[in-house]
Amino acid sequence: MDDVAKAAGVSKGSVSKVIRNAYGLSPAMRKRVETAITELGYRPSIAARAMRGSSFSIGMEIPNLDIDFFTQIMAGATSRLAGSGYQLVIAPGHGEMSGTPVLENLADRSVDGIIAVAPDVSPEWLEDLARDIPIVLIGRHDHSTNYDTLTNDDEAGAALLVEHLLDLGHTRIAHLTIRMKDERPDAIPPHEMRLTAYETILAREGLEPLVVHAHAKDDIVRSTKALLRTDPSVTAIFAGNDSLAIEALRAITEMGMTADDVSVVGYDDVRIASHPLVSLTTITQFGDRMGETAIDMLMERIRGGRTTARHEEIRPELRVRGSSRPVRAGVPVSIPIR
Amino acid sequence: MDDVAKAAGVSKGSVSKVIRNAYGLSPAMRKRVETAITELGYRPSIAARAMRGSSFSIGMEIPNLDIDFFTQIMAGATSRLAGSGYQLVIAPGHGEMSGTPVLENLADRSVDGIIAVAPDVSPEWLEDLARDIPIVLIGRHDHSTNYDTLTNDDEAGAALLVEHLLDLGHTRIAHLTIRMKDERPDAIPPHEMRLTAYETILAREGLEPLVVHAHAKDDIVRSTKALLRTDPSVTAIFAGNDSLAIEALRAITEMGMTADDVSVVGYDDVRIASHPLVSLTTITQFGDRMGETAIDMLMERIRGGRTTARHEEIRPELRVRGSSRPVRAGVPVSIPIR
DNA sequence: TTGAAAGCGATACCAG
DNA sequence: CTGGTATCGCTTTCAA
Repeated sequence: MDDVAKAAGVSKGSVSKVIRNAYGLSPAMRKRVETAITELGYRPSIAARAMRGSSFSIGMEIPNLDIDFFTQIMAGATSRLAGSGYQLVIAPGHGEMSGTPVLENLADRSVDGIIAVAPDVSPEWLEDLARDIPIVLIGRHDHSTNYDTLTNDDEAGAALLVEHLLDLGHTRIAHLTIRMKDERPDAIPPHEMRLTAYETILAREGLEPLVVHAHAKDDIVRSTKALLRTDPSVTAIFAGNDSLAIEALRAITEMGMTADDVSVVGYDDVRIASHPLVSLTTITQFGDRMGETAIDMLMERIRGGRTTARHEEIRPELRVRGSSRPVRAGVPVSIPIR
Repeated sequence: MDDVAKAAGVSKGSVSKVIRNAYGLSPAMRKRVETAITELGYRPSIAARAMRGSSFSIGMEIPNLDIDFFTQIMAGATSRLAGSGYQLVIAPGHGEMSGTPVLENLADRSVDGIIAVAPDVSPEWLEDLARDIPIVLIGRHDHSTNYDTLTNDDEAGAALLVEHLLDLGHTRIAHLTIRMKDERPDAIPPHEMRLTAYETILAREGLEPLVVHAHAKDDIVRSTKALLRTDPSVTAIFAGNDSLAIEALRAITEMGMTADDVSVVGYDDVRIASHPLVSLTTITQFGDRMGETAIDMLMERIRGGRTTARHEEIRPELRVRGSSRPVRAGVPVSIPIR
């Protein structure tokens, strides 16, 4: 930057103003500086800028790279940010190294804002972090006064799915969900709401709930198979998200069954769900749009100066596909023909 | 950091040495400083560190978020980096904003090293960048003296696929690939090698090649349908990667056909490829292991001080699944029964 | 082994 | 409107 200032015959301060588009400098000067910049091929050091002002980067934390839904959010955020001068910086977690430490890392990196998918982080801790840096939390239903949240109505979404299955005549509907990391009634994660909605509706219909908690990835297939073997009366599985649903479909297919035997529905509408070979009935919460909106909300704080929390909720929509079918009449699975 | 120094009653310099594990300081002092650090909950600013020393972050550039294979590389790199003190920072491109500008952005961010999937960036430009910062280029077969490359033997992989199809009796094999961005014979991207291998083998067998270049995403399905309608003698499609292959499968399924009518093979072995509902025959180049290896290669330069280029090649393996089947004997598609 | 002081590359305030 | 200067938080000589 010194070089540029010298080449243009001006002070560093003025150069700084030019690259920041700051207020108060003559067009002549701006022109001179800009020529010097392009001639020298000068690029400001983001690290140095970050120390004083802003780093022009938005951090995005995700728990892992196994869930395709996150990719959609990433894509939405990326496209929204394209050409804005800001760069999206994705910090994926891995195993134990996720949640809090990754968020800390982003904060240490002095990003200008954070989009977080952090179902397990404590609200108090986030409140603290959010005092220093704008945060949009995706998926969680706790309402902080410091950080923004962007959710979909998980209760409504789950209801759409369960009622869809009921409409198809299913009465023995299992719910496949992930294990909860901690007892944390304050950070209301999406899976909890879906589970609750499931239980509520089944209770209302006088049906017995059947919940399977999966842990690791292999566990999903194993658990599903165990479920179907133990209780052949199950004719439908409501999976807590599409990744779980796709593993459930794997289990069912490997057992030689099809959607005619067991219906499966998921949540998120990941890309492969609409593929004709998979054709998964699911709920879309418009992941890409969520990514875009999260960026917008962040920018309102960063550039617009908003300071009060915003809590946005997207209305989920049902996508009926081939993986959910009417319950087979007359021929219970447990009594094979012949 | 000043606070820590004061609290421990030492100089900033010594604190700096402690957090860097530097050589030459008494255990007593280290202890004192460490207590002060934990007591104050001090975290060094990465931005400030980046300005003088290293930023403890590895940048990864990918052209877009649509290709699942990239996710595998990301996952491998992430797991390799977990607990190392370094953080992976993913900078996805989007449309025109990809390649060069994204790499520049990472460089401006003074990351300590870059993993790049950049099929279209000019070798000269990369040479320049690589003079300042360690780079591992994934997938490209040009051999620079400045940057490292990590590839698989695309020629061998493509050969495995085409010969597999020939073994199944296919003689009319089309190749579905992406459009090339530029005439750039120097930056030898993977798709080009796969295409060449395909053409070579077909020529050797005295068969006529049939190459379809797809552009946008919708285009893939459309092009595939057009291909199969125009030339019903095609019984097999070799797609340049799994994402293309999966779209080809979509087209085929939507046309009411199955693998019995048209075999499809892909490249990369993305996660969904092994799903029983998709069951895509493909080549694995061990994307996760590639991510890990890329990190290792980078670390050799960053910590180990290696300065000469390394060019690593992974041996691809065939994964035969249900999407490739023997050519149907006797009943040409063009002459329906009855 | 430790401390003091000089940068690194920007921003921001305050005179001129 | 422009230039000088302190400053941000850390690393890195260089003496002591």
